[in-house]
This record gives sequence, structure tokens and C-alpha cells, in this order.
Amino acid sequence: MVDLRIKIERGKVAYRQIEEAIVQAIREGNLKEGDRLPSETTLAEDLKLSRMTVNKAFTLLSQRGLITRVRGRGSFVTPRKLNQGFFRVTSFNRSIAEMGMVPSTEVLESRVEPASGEVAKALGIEKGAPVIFVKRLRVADGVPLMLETRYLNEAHCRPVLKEDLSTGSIHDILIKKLNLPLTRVKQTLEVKRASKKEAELLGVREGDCCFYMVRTTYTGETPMTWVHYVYRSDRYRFEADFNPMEDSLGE
Amino acid sequence: MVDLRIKIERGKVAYRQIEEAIVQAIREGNLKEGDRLPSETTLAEDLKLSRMTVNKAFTLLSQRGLITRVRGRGSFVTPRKLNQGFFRVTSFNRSIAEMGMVPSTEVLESRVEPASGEVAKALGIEKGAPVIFVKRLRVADGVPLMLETRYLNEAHCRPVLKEDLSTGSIHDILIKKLNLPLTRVKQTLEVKRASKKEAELLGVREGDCCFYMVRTTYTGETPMTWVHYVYRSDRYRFEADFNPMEDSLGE
DNA sequence: TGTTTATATTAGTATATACAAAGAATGGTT
DNA sequence: AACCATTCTTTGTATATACTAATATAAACA
Repeated sequence: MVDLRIKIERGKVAYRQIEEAIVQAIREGNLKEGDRLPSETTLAEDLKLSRMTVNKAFTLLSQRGLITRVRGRGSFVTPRKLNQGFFRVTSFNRSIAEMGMVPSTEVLESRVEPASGEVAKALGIEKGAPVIFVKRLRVADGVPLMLETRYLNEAHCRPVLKEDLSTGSIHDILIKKLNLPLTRVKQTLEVKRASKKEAELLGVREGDCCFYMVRTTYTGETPMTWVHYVYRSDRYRFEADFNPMEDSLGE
Repeated sequence: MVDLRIKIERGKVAYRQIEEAIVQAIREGNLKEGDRLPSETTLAEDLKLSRMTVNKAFTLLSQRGLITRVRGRGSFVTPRKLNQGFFRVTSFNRSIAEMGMVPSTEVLESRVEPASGEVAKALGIEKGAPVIFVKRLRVADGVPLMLETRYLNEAHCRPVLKEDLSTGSIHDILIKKLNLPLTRVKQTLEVKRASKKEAELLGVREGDCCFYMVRTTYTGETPMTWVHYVYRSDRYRFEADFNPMEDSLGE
């Protein structure tokens, strides 16, 4: 059994502190995949809290997929791939943080260049018009997970270049700093073999299969960004949990 | 204030019944966007349950995004206008038709068998209980595209076996003929290499990368089907087109 | 009239308790 | 050894209670 050494401070929400402490323990390796957590009862006694408080923390961790609970046996750290909702646009940083890992970003390239025919078509601008080009490697706990190649509509997104692209999400910058609400998303997802360069950056072998997502985001009817994502398929999976309501699954 | 007319049966989990009743009220239009729900206290009194039980149901509904709770004001049905298309999954037949091809289906296997541990767990039934097993090859213009392995909750879906599984969608049969609305979908999507048998059926080489989707569909909180899909990744891709507003707002 | 103050309502959190249900461990019987 | 029943551990659910914090409402006041 692992000793968690959690210190509960008063004034803050207790079950969140438990949750956070366990996420951190997982992140730091003090809790590894398959490790058993203290039982709700013993942890409650240790922390001088009610079992229901610990129970609530465990329930939330279980809902996040971080732990698996089995009645009569105990609670265990879930071994799992990383998840991302395919039908959702969440920031990379947020989803990684939710999995209990530390996200980081390496900016590989970043410049203004004239749009190629393909880019111009995707962004609905004229060929040769300026676009912002950003290439970044997204990392979780030091492990490269995803390669992002992004083109932004320069006419609307120019101030992005002044921002620090190695920490924040571009998504957030557009919404919060440039006040460009993303009102529509179109994306496709397929499987692609890693090129030599992609394989090097992602730390896989050339020819390994990756998820390949292409996404266009719009403000109103104006395309703002066109992004290609290459995800390692051994470390990533897409997850969705939704209410289809009525007829959406039919045929 | 809307009268929910919920009837709590004993023997079933109470907070799930509340959850389900409210989801159904929303689906049937008895609760509309922005409508206020009864307060936790009054609903608890009505149903002769503890407030904490109602609180748990409301918390879950809030986590699912179906209701919004404001301390001091009450709980309200979340407006979903901005999310149209968010909960959509383009079905196999529809996407094939959209590409201008003719979908067809070959039923490979179809029988009732006792549930393995894994299947039992997925469907929330007892190991060894009967399940309907269906294996089908989905084809477009004569080209095999997807292999579907499906387990159905026999207790609820028995009449499915009388239906023609080579044309219609099983979803349609459940919804229209058995009156089992599919109210919730959970699915994961990853990349998998084709086994020898899968490769033969799909007409690809063994070890080729495929999409591998696992989907559980629910009627209320009861799992109805558990399906594994293996898609040829050279011929198939996933598309989405939706409005992400709500997700973009949150931090 | 407009503003402040007190009060009621409502969700958020925390506790203590109780029993149910699933799994593990034990011990005895055949 | 194999099998069965019993007991223990652990999570799952439900209840009753208490207090906090955000909001709304009503009353008091200037």
C-alpha cells in the first residue's frame, strides 16, 4: 500500500485536495498503474475526514478515469491510454492536465508566409496572401504525443505572433485575447503512417500508424485556423460520452 | 415550476431513477431549455428521499451538461442550441450514402450465447446470461469497409433475432420496432493492427492499421449493445462538423 | 425614490451512520 | 485436494444533519 502523505488544509474544499493529491502522486510516479490506493475508510481515518468525503474524491477520480474501483477489493490506478474527445474541442493542455500529467509545448517553427494554394483554399483567402504558420510539438510528462501544424488567418489573427506560443493554447488566445469566438468546427480523422521526420519528433518508428486529424475552425463563416494534428496512436485514444437524443444515430 | 411526476421504485438505485426521469422529461419536451427544476429540497420531499440523494442525481446531470446549477437560484435545463451537431455521429450507412456509394451488409454470424466475463461487464449483466451475438461485414460498392462485432442485451433485445440483419440498421430496429430509445453513447476510438482473420474479411494485409472503435449504447442507464468496429483506415475516415461554443467558454 | 439591511431560499460541502453487495480470505467438510 | 459456508474487507447507496455561500426577496431607512 502506498503512503500518500496528504495534508489537508482547512478553508479549501477537502475532496478537491484529496483529488489533487492523488493526481499529483500519479503524476510524480508515487502511484503507478495498477497500484492500490488506501481504502476509503483508512484514508478517511488518516486524514481525519469522513469516509463520504474520501468517497466523493474517489468517485470523481473514477469518473475522470484515473482510478478504477472494485467493491470488495479496493481502488486502483487505472492503466490506460490518454483520452481525447473526438467530438469535442478541448485544449491539449487541459486534457493532459486532467489525465494527471504535465503538458508542455515546443515551438518548432513560427513565421508569416504566403499561403499555398491548399492553405488558401482551406482558409478561404487568396493564394499568396499572408498566413501565420506555427509548428509545435505537444508533450506530456516529457513524452512527445502530438505534432501540430497550424495555419492562421493573418488578417484576423495577427496579434497571435506577440503571444507566447510555448505555454498557452492558441485556441484560448483567439477566444480570450483576440475575442474571436470559435463558432464552428469541421474536422476529419484518419490513420496515417508517420514520415521519417514526424517519427523522429514523436519518438516512434518511421511508418508507424498515427491518428491524423485535420481541423478547420470558424468564427461565423470565416475560417480562422486550419490545423493538422499527428497523434501517436500508441499513447492516445479518442473518447466520447454523449446523449444522441432522438434520431442522430439512426440508419 | 414543472411537475416531474417521478415515481421511485424500490430495488433500483434511486439517484439513477431521478437522473433518468429528468433526462426523459428533457427528451420528451416536458422540460425545455432554461426551465427551472424543483429545488433539491422540495424534490426530495416530493419523492420522500433525502436531499443528498437528489443532490447526487443533480450533480451527475450537471456533470453531463444537461442541467446548470446556481447556488441561491436553483437548477435549470442547459440550453443546447449552441450544441447542435455536437452529439452527432455519422452512421456507417449515412456516410457511405453521402459518398455516393451503395452500402450493404453481410451477416457472418448470429446466435444467442452465454456472456463471457468481459461481455457481461460491458452490458451490466451476469456472466453466463444469454446475449445476442452478431458479426457483420459492412460493405460499400462491393468493397468491405468495416467489421462489426455486436453483443446485445438479450433480456431486452430478443426480438432482434427475428429481424433481417442484412439490410436495416440494428439501431433502427431497437428504436423503432422494440421502442428502445438510445439515450446515451459511450465510445472510444483507437488504432489497431488487423488480425489475420480481420485482414482476410476486410481485404487488407495482416498487420495493417485499422480504426478500432468500441461503443456502448444505453437506454436509460441500461446498456443495450456493446459493439466493436474495425474499420479499414485506407478507405474510411471520421468526420465531424459542429458548434463548439460551450466548450470554448469554460476554462 | 433609491439604498441598505435583514431574511428566506438554494446549492455546496462535510460529517456520522447504516446497510447492501461484491470480492477475498478462512476454515471446515467431504 | 476440492468444495462449501462463513466471515471480513471494501466499495455502493441512502439517510439525517449541519453549516457555508451565493442569490433573491422583503423590509427598513434615508
